[in-house]
Parts: sequence; C-alpha cells; structure tokens
Amino acid sequence: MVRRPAVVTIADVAARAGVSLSTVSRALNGNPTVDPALAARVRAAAAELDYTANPWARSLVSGRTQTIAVVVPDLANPTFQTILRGLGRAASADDFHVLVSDSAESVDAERTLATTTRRRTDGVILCAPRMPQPDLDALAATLTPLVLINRTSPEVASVRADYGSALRAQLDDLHRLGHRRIVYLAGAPGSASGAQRADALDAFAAAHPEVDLRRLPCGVDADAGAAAADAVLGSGATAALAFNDLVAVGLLDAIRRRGCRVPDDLSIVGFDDIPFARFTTPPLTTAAVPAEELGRAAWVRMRALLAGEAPPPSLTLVPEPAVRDTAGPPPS
Amino acid sequence: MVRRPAVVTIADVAARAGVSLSTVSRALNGNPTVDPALAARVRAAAAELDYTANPWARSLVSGRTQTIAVVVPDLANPTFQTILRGLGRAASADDFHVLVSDSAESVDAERTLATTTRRRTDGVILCAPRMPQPDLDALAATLTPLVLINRTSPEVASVRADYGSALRAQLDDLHRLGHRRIVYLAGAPGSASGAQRADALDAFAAAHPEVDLRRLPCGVDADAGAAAADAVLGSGATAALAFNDLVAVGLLDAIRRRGCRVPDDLSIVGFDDIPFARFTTPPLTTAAVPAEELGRAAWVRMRALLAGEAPPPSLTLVPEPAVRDTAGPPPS
DNA sequence: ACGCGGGAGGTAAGCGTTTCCTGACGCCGG
DNA sequence: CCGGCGTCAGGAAACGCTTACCTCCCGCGT
Repeated sequence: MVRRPAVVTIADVAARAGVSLSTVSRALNGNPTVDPALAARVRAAAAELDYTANPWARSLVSGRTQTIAVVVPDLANPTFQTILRGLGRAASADDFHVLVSDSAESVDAERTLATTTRRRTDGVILCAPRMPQPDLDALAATLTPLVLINRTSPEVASVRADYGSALRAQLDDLHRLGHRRIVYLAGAPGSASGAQRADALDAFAAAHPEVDLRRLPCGVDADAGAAAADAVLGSGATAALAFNDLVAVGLLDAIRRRGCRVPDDLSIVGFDDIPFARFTTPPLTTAAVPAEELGRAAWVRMRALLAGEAPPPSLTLVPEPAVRDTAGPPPS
Repeated sequence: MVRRPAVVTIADVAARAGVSLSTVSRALNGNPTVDPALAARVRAAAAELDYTANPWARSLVSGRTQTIAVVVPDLANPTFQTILRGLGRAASADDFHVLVSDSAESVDAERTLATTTRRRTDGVILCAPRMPQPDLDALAATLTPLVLINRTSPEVASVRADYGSALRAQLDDLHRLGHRRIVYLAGAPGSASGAQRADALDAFAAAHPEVDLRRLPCGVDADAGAAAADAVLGSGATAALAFNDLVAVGLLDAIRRRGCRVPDDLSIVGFDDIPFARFTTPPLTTAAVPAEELGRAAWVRMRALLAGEAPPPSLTLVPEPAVRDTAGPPPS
C-alpha cells in the first residue's frame, strides 16, 4: 500500500514458471497432487528468484507461525539461561523460532507477557515460579497450547524438577554427616519450589525432632546470600542449605571473608548446580537440576501439542546430588 | 479456512460499536480524524470484547511486526546472556518483542539465522564474533535494518567494546607491576575481538622489547582455560592474560589445584567481568565489559533505524579495569 | 439562498498466502 | 465408440487488517 518493497512474491514465481499461484503454493509445500516435473520447474523458478514465502501472509491464512513464546522471570539467572538454551536449540532443530520475554520477576508481567506473546506465536512455555496457584490455573485455562516449567496445573503439560525430594536427600546427607543445627535460606516467598521445599523441611523436622532446623528469610541472588551471612553465623548452625547456588555462592564468599572455614566450621549446600558451582572455593556441594534437559523436554511437549498429539506425560526430574567440597562433618 | 477459532475480529467490534471497520481501525490506532466520542465508544466495545488486532494481518498490511531478531553465538556465555538481557528489557520497554537464536558458534548458522529471522521481524541485531569480515560485509549489504554487536561494517550501525585498549591497559598494569614474562591465552582463532587484541599485543611487544610476551592457543570456555594450565605453568610466565573470564576461571582453578598460588606465583587477568568474577578465589582481576549497556545501546540504534531516523553514531565503550586480587607483583 | 470547503466516516482495494471448487483432459471400461 | 471417472492445474475466495479514496453533511461566506 504505502510501501512497495522489491520483494519477490509467489506471483513472480508463478509467472516465471508459467503456472498459477495455487500450483506454486502446492509445489512448494510438497503437495503430492502436483506433477513431479512441474513441481521441479516451480522449485527451480523459486530458487532462481530466491523466493521465500512471506511468513505473515502464510500465518494469516494457516494460523501457524513456527514460533513459540518463552516467558522466564529473569534472564540473569543461570538456571533460566540454561533452560532457555536447551529449549531454543531443541526448537531450532525442529525449525521453530523462539520469542523470549523476561518478566523481570513480576507476576503481573508474566501474565500479560504470556497472553500477548501467545497471540503472535503458536504456543507458550511459561516459567512463573512465583505466580499464585489460582492465578496460574486461571491463566492456563485461557492459554493453549501451554507448557509449564517447574509448575503444574490440572490438564496442563509440564516439566519440573523435584525440589522436595532433592532437598530431602540433602537434609539426610547433612544429618548423616552429623549436623544437628541446620539453617535453610528460603528464597522469595510465594515461590512454588519454595513450597515444595517447605514441605520437605516440615517432614524432615517431624522425623528428626532432635535436629534444630531453622528457616531464614532470604532473597534469590548472591547479594541476598551474602547479606544472610551474619544471620547464619549468629544462628549457631553447623550447616546451611541455600535456596539456590547464587545464594550459596554469595553466602560462601561472605562467610569465608569473615574468616570462617568451609566446610570445617560450616557446611554449605547449594541448589541448581550452575556452571560456576565447580569453581567456588571450595567447590560447591549442590543438587544438579538438569536445566538444559528441562528445556528440551518442555519443547518436546510443546511440539506434541502443536502436532495435535497427546504430549508425553508430565515430567518430574529429580536433581542428582552434586557432591563436592562445601559439606562435611560438623565441627566437633 | 480450515480453522474457525472463536476469536473476535475487528468486524465484531465494528458491529458492536455500530460503526465501520475503518473507523474501528482508525479509532484504535489513535488516528485523530475520528471523533473523540466515537473513538471512546469504539474503545469501549473493543474492551468489552477483549479485542486485540491479529498481529499477522496487521503485519501483512503494514509490513511491521514489533519484533526484532537477535542472533548470538552461544546462550551459555554469560556475556551474551547479559547483552540479551539488556537488549530484551530495553526493547520490551518500547513494546517490542525479541526473537532469539543461538547460532551454536557456527558462522554458517549465523548467516542463515540472520537472513531467515529477518523475514519475520523488523530488523536484526547480530553478534557474530567469528564471521570473516568479507562475509560480514556481504551479509550486511543484504540485511537492513541491522545493528552489529562487537563488529563493525561500513555504513552499519554498531556498538562494541574496545577490546584493544582494554587489553593495552591490562598489559600496562602488568608491566607496571613488574611482569616481564607474560602469556596471552588466545580465544578461538578468527574472532574479531581476538584481532583487536592481537594488534594491542603487537603494539605492546614493539614498545617493550624487554618483555617476553607469548601467545598460547586456547578455547573460549572454562575447560579450555583449565586445559591450558600446564602450558601456562610450563612457559615460565609470571602473568597470564585470559581471552575471557571463563578461560580465566578455568585456568585459575586448575592452577590452584596444582598448588600454585595466585597472585603470588602467577598473576591472572580475565576479560568481561562476568557476574562470577567477584566470587572466585581470589576474586578475579578483569576488565569490565558493559554488556548490559551494550545490549541497551544496540536497541536504541535499532529503534532509531526502525523509526527511519539516523541512528546514534556507532558506540565504542572501553571496558573499565575491575581490579581485584588475582594480579600482583611477580614472584621475586 | 446557494455554493463551496472541509471534516468525519464508509467503501473497497489491496497485503501474500493457502485451499476449496471447478473444469479440462485423458484413460479405461462397457 | 462413447461415457464416466480420476488426475492435475487454474480461478477465486478467504484470512483480518490498514488506508486511499470517496461520499456525505454541515457550516460558512457571499
């Protein structure tokens, strides 16, 4: 209308091949009702003209975009980065594109981003750790296809890590090592994985009344971990379980700066196994959340949904312990 | 055609507001020729129906998508993650969406991804550190609007960090500290920032013939840094300059495992200032590449280009030294 | 009182595809 | 030898929107 770009359309290909528009479309889409020789001629013409179908026109009529939306809380978090990477590479292998949005940890943004990006894609993969369950359920009802990461909702495909049982294993390990005063650095309140862990904590506390198990409010990043150092030291705990590796790293650093030895004076256990967990001093004991695998699995489910198939059942991966050197017996 | 989704179209809004399609379109697009009262009625109708314009139809006619493509070599690299984050948040603030592609460090993939994603977006922001300059120039000629990150090409908007002068500063610092045997861990061959640094290295070598300056081939990640440890130790150098922080972290860890003290026995200097550089032992001395700022600046240029304006001039940010504890005087 | 200008809203023409429907042609069977 | 059917290609509608163009109406000036 206003713009007249020198872009080649299906009509140009049709003209060059001496056939109709519909034949070009059929030939290029591999429709078997077109004569092989003709199809070859069309393909040749398309190749000479360097033609590619206009994706918007195609989407308008077909209702497909070959694009999915991914909403994550924060692109600065190594775990989400890894999930995104696994997801992106898997989707890309299937010729799908990825529209990513960073909700900046805001539940509101998660909701609106999910809905608005859904309009321009074929489906959304949502990672919304802190959205209240009723809100999530309500949102899920309006959003399809949808794959949830680290959350579940009835009838919705999802992939998640089992934070509860991994934490349980960590607690057992610490207990076995002899720790009886343990502090847990809770992440942001309202997080779904936080709730799973609270349950695990409760169960452990019930099973081991002899253990002094405290919870300390804390954020989700390294600064929060560092800020919690004095409280951890003040609690008299012999072991600290961090909400995630970021917190653990911050705590570990702050603790060591205060002259406290890890694990001799205090054991520290992280969660996630971010790439840098190997490189702290001492190397961080943590639980390895298979984030890349989570991303891939999310894509597999989305792909099935898009194909109109029943997606594989919801996946729950239990994080493997990554035993390194920040956890040891309590000081005697 | 085949799908008949119960989705509300502009016609529904028109019917409900009792006006024509064009009036709805005009009212919703803020066209001032529509009577304010009428416009309000239309907006009310749209709101009641929860109407949003179909983005594909809109794109088809307007040629705009409100989406830009970003191509990065590897989503696992903290620097690209940070660039993406800054870019994404800035674009999002202007109501633009971001389509990301991870080229898996492949130059071929970079090229094809850039072209194919361009077709479904309004412009591409390309981060292709290893694409040969002629290829880049050729690609740039076919791709517009385009913003380059850490690369330049004639007539193309770009933002970059000045790797050369930052490296020069690092070399000077090391020299001032007294180092006379310095080893540089080169990253992947063919990288543009590598070339800038090679120049800086040459200049330094010329200016300081008394310094034994060696280059060691190396990769770009922590494993590569670790793998280079023996070669570094074997070289007799008193200081090592790493291609990036990932390499520095791997090297630092491997060196210390070998019982070598940093910086007493060997100084190590990184590059990028990834978030974890603060948390190594000892904290890593490095050069702070303002990645998030680079991402934001790239978006600002793209936005100008999309608006048909002249983009701000190409930006060259010089990384600030982040002096921490891995560099000191050479052993006496 | 009539004509004219300007502003507001309607009509319709696309945008580039896909796909349904129809028509032509050739082949086979009766 | 003719009719019917199957195959393949073309015509045209539809997808949902923006916008150029046109019409209509109102108000003003002469």
